[in-house]
Amino acid sequence: MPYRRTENVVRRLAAREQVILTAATELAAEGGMAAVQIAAVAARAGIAAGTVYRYFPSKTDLIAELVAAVAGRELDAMKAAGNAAPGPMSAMAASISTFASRALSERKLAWAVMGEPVDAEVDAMRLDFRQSLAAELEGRIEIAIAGRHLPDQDARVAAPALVGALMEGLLGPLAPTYDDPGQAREAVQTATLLALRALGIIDARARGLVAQCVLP
Amino acid sequence: MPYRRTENVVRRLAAREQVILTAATELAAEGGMAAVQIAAVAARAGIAAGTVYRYFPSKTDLIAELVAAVAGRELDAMKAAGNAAPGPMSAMAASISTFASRALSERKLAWAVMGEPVDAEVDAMRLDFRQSLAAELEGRIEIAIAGRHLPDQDARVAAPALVGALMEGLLGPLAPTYDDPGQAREAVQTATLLALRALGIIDARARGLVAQCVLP
DNA sequence: CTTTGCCGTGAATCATCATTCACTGGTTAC
DNA sequence: GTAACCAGTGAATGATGATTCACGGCAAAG
Repeated sequence: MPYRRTENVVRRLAAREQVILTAATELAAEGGMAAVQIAAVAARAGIAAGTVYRYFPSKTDLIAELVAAVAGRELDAMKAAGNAAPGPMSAMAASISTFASRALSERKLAWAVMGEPVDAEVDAMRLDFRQSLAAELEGRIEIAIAGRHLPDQDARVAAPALVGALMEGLLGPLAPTYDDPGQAREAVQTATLLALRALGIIDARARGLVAQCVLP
Repeated sequence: MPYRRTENVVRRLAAREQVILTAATELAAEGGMAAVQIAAVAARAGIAAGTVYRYFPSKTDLIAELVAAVAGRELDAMKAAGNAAPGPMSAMAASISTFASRALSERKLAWAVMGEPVDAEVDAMRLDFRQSLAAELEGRIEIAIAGRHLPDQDARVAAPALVGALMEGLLGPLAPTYDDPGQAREAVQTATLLALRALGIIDARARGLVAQCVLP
C-alpha cells in the first residue's frame, strides 16, 4: 500500500496553509500589498520561502486567496446588513454604511485589497472584489429605481461611482486620517450620506436613513 | 573659449526632450503606465536607451514631467470652465463635467495618470494630480456651502469622494466601455448629475445645471 | 527495522527592467 | 585644419524579488 496522508498530517497541512494566509494578510494590513513578499510571508509564518510554494503555486494564487477571503467576509457582512433592514432604502443605507465602517476599521487592509497600486496580475483578483461590490449595490439601486424610490438613472455607472467615492473618500491617500473612533464614525456617516444623496435621495431623508443605521 | 551651445543645438535639444515626452505619453495612452519603459520610450523616440538619461535623470522624473504636463492641461481646462460659469453652482457643474468629458475622451491616458496601479515611486507624482483636483473641487464646495447653496458638510471628505466617483464611474475597469460618442456624452452627464446630487443638490436642480453645460 | 514517499529547506537561478559607462562621431572655437 | 567638447550609443551592470530544485529527514507501510 502506498504512502497515504494520515488524518493528522492532513490537519497539519491545512493549519500551515492557514498560517501562511494569515501571515500574508497581516503583512498586507500593516504595509500594503507591496509588503506581501514571499520571503517576508515565509519569515512571518516561520517557514522557508520554498515551503510557501508547496501550498500555493504562485504568489498570484496566494494573493488571490487572500483577497477572496477578505472580500467574501466583507460582502457577506454587507449583504447581511442590507437584508436585515426593513425596506429597500434602509437596506441601501445599511449596506453602504456597513461597508464603509468595516473598511475604515481596517483601512490599510481594505485599501490594499481594493485600491492600492500593484502589478497587473494581482489587479485582476481585486477587480473581482470591486466588481462584486458594485454588483451588490447595482442590484439594490435597480430595485429602488423600479420601486420609484430613486430617480431613473444608469445603475451601471452609479454603482461603480459609489464604490469609487467610498474608496477615495474614506480609504485613499487623499482622505484625512482619523485618530479617534468618533471622527471615524462621523466620516462614515458623511460618506454614507453623500452616497445616498448621489443616488437622488433628498438630503433630509438621507440623514434620517443614516441616523437609523446601527454602527459598531 | 570653451564650447558653447549654439542656438541651433539648444533648439535641437529642446525638441528632442519633447520627442521623448511625447513618446512616453503616447505609450501611456496606449498601454498604460506599465508600457512606459525606458527601452520602449527610446525606441519610439528613435534614440538609444542611454540617451533618455541625457534628458531625464531617472524614469521617475520622466513620468513626473509627463504627469505634470497632462495634469496641468486638465486642471487649467477645469478651472477655466468653472470660472467662465455665471454662478457658483454652474461653476461646479461646469468644472465637473469638463473634467469628466475630457478624461473620458482620453480614457486610458487619464486612467494611467490618475488611477492605474503602478509602483510607489511613481504613485507619489500622481497623488499630486488627484490632490490638485480634489483641492479645486474643495474650494468650490466650500464657497457653495458658505453661500448656503449646499447643505453643511465636510468638504475634505466630499472632494476626494467626488474624484473617486468620477474616476471609478467613468474611467476605471468597472465602468462600461462607450463605443459611440453619444453614449460617452450621456455617461458624462450621468456622472456629473450624480456628483452634483452627492453634494446635496436636488435632482431636478442638478439636471438643470447639467443641461446648461456645453460639452464638446 | 527497513523501505519509500513526501515535506521542508534555502541557496541558487531567472526574469525584468532601470541605470551606467567607455567609446564613437559630429560640432564648436580658433 | 584641428583640438576640445559634448551628445549619442547600447551592451554590460545592478537591484529586486519570484521561483526552482537537489538534498536531508521525518512519517507511513509492512
